[in-house]
Amino acid sequence: MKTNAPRPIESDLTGSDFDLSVDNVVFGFDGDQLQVLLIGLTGEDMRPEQFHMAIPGDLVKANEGLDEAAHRILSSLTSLKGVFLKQFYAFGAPDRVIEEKDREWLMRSRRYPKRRAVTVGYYSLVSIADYLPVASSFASKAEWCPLADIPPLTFDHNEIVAAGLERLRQDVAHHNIIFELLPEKFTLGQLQRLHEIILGKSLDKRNFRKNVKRMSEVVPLDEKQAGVLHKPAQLYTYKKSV
Amino acid sequence: MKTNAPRPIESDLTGSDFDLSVDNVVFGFDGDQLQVLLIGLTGEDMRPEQFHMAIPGDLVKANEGLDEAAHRILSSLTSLKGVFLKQFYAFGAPDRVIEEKDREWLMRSRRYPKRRAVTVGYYSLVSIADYLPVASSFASKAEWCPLADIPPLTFDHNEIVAAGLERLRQDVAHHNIIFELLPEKFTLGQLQRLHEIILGKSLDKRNFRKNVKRMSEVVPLDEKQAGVLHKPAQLYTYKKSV
DNA sequence: GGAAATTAGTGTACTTTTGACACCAAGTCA
DNA sequence: TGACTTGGTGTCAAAAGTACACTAATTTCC
Repeated sequence: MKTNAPRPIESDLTGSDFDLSVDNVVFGFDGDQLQVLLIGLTGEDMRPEQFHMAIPGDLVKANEGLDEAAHRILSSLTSLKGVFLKQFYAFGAPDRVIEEKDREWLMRSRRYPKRRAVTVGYYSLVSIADYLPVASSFASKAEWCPLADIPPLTFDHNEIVAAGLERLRQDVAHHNIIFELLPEKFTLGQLQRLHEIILGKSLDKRNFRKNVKRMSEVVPLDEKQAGVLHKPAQLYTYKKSV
Repeated sequence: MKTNAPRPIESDLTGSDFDLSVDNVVFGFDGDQLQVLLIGLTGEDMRPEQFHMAIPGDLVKANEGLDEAAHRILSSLTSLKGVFLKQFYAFGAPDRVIEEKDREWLMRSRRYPKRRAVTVGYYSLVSIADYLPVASSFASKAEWCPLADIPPLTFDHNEIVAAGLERLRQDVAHHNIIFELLPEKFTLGQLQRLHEIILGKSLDKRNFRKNVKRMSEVVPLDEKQAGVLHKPAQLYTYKKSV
């Protein structure tokens, strides 16, 4: 129905109140496996077994942008600053925060605990050696957890992690980002293991190195690995081209 | 600072009230160029020259999911039903709805016109021949507009369209979706033109056809084009593989 | 000091994919 | 019947991908 005439105000009927949050899926690589940064949400009268684990996220403030909020929240809960963060999906199922187990924490920490919450997911990639998580604000702990050992998390955080991982894989397969996840100096073996871990399949060493040698951004250093119990590897670094 | 002890409720200080909306960037292909579906937002006392054009979007209801909202809103404003819609990005800059020119419409149509609005962008792909937009609800018109001729739109809708186009290009380059945008029966020439238009570069005809012939989903029909002023082309259709 | 263990590092042959390139065919219109 | 327009086809060379096996450098243990 087309109507050019004045009409009743429609949106009044459709709008609603929402909480808006940001949740960060932070992947870390320790040279061996992928980990995810989790925080503990402790309640006043909770015993340690009742810790709820979650990914670091919180409500967005009135006057900050989403990216800005993601950085602030990650930093305030885990002290990780200056990391690469990329928005990957908005999660807005109407029932995403209504599970019984999560209610106590919501009651304590939200002004409107029953309000529907929509969250925007960000993912990140860091080298574990470069960042030491330190819990603060409402996080009672902040620690790395191997991807395979992730416990049930609050809300739909398990789904968010899964979606973040899928997006990470896509981005890596299309030759993006991966260098965010390595220490400044790395060996080709580490780079290959990282690809294998993220992509979930093994790669041929010679072919892999052939490809890397075509990337002008990966440059060898005048330095070798030390303190390892085998032949030391050449170290490389990543120079972003302008 | 780590604190296991009871602590003040932090989120009370950070939360805020948001409007949550969905905006749809609907691309249509007419065999010749890409168009975008726009609606007109008319005010009671606006003259036609003062129409504000926008992409079809509105507030999400309290009890519906985001995908669901995107379909409802698109259908209620333009009558397009059953189209493919894909979420691509959340836009949440704090100042995205504060421009002077947009205020009148907000005052009239929102319960809290000054409230910050976060929107989730969806894009879609349809064949123009298959869908006739019909304006309803608060849309005073609903019509296709060639990509190159898009006027200044309300809010940050021009940015949203640009971001949607970029994402469309990525998805097409990775061999997704394109068949959503063609009529049921199409010629290889149309398919190639569509790729060229979306990707913004020209492709070699023989190489293109070589590639298409490798896709088992594209099957020739027992039918040829008719009514064209040149050699009629073989018609093909797309069969989704199970 | 030598042996064992461990990871680093290297090249070649085959297959597949991509990219460049030019002409005839079938229909409409004047 | 000739001019115009789009449809339709094959080959060759270059680049990228894939499969595959041995020697080299270091540590630790005996």
